[in-house]
Amino acid sequence: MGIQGFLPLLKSIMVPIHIKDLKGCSVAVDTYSWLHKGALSCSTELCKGMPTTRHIEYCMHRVNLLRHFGVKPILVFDGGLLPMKSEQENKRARARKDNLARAVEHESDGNSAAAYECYQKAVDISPQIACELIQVLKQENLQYIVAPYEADAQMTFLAISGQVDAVITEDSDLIPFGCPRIIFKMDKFGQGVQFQDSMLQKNKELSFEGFNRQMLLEMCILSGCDYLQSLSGMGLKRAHASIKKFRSYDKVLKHLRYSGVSVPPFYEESFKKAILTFQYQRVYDPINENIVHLSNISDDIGDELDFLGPTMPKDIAQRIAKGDLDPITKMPFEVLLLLKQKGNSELLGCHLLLLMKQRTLLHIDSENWGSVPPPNIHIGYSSATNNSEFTESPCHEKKSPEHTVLRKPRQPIHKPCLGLHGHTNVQDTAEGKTREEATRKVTVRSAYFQHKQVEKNVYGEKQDCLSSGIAIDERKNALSE
DNA sequence: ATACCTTCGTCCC
DNA sequence: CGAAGGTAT
Repeated sequence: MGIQGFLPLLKSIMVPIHIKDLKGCSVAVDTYSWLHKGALSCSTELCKGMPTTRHIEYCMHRVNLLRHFGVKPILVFDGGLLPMKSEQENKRARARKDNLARAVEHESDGNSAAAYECYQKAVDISPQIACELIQVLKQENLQYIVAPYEADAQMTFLAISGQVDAVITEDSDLIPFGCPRIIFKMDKFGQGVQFQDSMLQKNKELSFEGFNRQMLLEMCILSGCDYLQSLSGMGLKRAHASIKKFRSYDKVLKHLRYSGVSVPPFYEESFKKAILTFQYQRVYDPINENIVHLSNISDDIGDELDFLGPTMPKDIAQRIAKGDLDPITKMPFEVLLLLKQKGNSELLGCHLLLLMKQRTLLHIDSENWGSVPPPNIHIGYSSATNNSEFTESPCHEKKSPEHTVLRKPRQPIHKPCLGLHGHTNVQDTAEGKTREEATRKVTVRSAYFQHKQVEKNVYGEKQDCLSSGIAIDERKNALSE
């Protein structure tokens, strides 16, 4: 839910800014919001698993806008599900499902306008969609990171650790996370408004005089956030007034109870967890190539942190960050694509065997890793790939062989890989799985904007199945051993 | 005055 | 998701 109505109350310290003012800077980009906006124009196609690249083009347009003005973007993607948000996620998934059902119904009634509207509300920015964009980013030598959990925490980490100068997002949650410099509402011309931490003292609508970071955070949680519903009647204004008066949440809760407000016992417990989730969420540090906490964790907090989600082996974290593994299922995207394309259980059985085999080879089971909801099948093939995508500066054109391979689909093995399927599993979504969008093609092409005119050719040449083509090759070899 | 609920636009042509 | 407007307290 973000922080309800926070941004309007910070108007006095929000300053207009244009991307060109950030020339020479690097910025972290909340890719979700761009993908989501871009997906609106082609939501019907996306929901049905039909081929489209409009959402990718939308993102690349903005990425190129940044590059045009000399700003170096690092695209950040959402990763795994945070236990604290699971009920919200379920709610949203259900809403999407309902809208999809409604859209299908409207469509069969011939009401295409209503259907379109529902499709827009049914689009899900799945890891597979992110993966499609990542294929393009790889080709363009653009930096990106898939967060182990939330992109918000990941972007804040990059900002605080000085790896980026600012963050571009639409989500006010970055403020309680403690992100020092945020650009909201960036439009297609590069115009937006800037929030700076250091300006808070000068805010007019709400006075933050005497507030420290902790108080700001507690105020935000008190008013209701993704991790904890607010007490009824508690919004931003009351939360602000309460924290201003009592300076800490426990005193506020004590006062509320004293005044006869019933504060459920779990509320206080959840509040602590919410604070810790904002402060110590797991993020990926591209410099050390490993999972760390958003801020350094002191030993006296060290007790149960399971609500931050399971930790993971270093190599898994690296593969997730690179976009090789689905951050939720921990399955390689290539394998997922293949399974969806073939959609036949005999192959699936073979691959599960393969997965198990590789899994044991990598000794990555056991430990904290065994208790996650989805079956934790994580494999790694071609173990030592280059992890350098995001730690290095621009010049590594020559050293990514797989990228060049991607452009040459030597194997015309499976042309029936786009179109034609996907319609069958519209009802499949009842299972609430990560289903049909995997059947969509992954369009990979280089020089995204300079060569826009060759778009039709690209489509015609069926370059769409290349990455899965590679996957199939590798599978074949591995299986025939 | 405040909080909460609903609706609408986001995209593109 | 945020913005905006209506409404209940």
